[in-house]
Amino acid sequence: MADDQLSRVFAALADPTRRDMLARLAVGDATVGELANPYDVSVQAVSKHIKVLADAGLVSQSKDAQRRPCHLEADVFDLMTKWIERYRQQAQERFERLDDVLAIMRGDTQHTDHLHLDSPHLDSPHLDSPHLEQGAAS
Amino acid sequence: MADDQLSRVFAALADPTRRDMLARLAVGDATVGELANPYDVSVQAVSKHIKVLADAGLVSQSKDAQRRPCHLEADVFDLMTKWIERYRQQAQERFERLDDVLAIMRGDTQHTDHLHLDSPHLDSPHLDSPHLEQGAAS
DNA sequence: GGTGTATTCAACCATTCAGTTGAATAGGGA
DNA sequence: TCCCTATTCAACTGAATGGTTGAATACACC
Repeated sequence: MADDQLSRVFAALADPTRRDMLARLAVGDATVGELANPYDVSVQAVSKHIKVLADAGLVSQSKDAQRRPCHLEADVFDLMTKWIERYRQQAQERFERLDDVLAIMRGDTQHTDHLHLDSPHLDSPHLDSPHLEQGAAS
Repeated sequence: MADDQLSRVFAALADPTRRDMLARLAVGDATVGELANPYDVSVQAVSKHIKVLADAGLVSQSKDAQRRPCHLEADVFDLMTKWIERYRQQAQERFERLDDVLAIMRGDTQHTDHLHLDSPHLDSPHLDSPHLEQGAAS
């Protein structure tokens, strides 16, 4: 299901338990045991969850004797935000174009210079996928 | 796996095909068939993908004869952005608190008034989950 | 009314996922 | 060295997921 970074990130965040553990880590670093404490699942299950988060780049683990303190990696959130922002922007542009159309229908003819309703004009880097899907992983 | 809105949203976005379809929809509304065209999977599979996106609230469908035009619902992106922003903020605060600690170690004693390193002080609404996990769906 | 098109429903299959238990590894302290 | 703690690895199980094919539904057009 998840091959690229973005897929792994979203898949990791799709689980409420993992999101909850991130919330805990946002407060401060914690060991696997500390993260497991509040839940009634096995430590092994929590360890797996952490592996998923780590594979997604959302969390990093260091070594302190037997302990493996987990640290939240905030950079990945930027990746997501950028991805999301693209859609918000495009949707916004679409609304503006719609406004233009409505303006024309109203008989108003100003600010209609960027009107390309039926020509997809996204100049983002086209990848292997049929539609665009920006390859944001660096 | 996914019970609440946020879980459904992230789970929906974990699939590259679905993200790609969103990219297409950001350009403009499209029918199921139009969305299915670029891929070599069956139309039924695409229909399922759309159902997942619709259940997550990322897409809405209207009726035009036999056609079911899909429309991107941009509001949900706000929900995600808000969720992400919380973590970025908390991480930021954490860095600031760390700065304070370093300042103290350095012998510098100014602007150390908000120093609560070992007491989790998040006054966000605590839900059923052991750690916080904000219930953002409205 | 009959035909073609667009979409969904239903049943099935292979893979992935979240959880379990039990064993293995690694390090601190008596 | 022996034991206790912390974590991961391995194998298993049940549920969810993404895909398939075939049938059903809904609508426009002739």
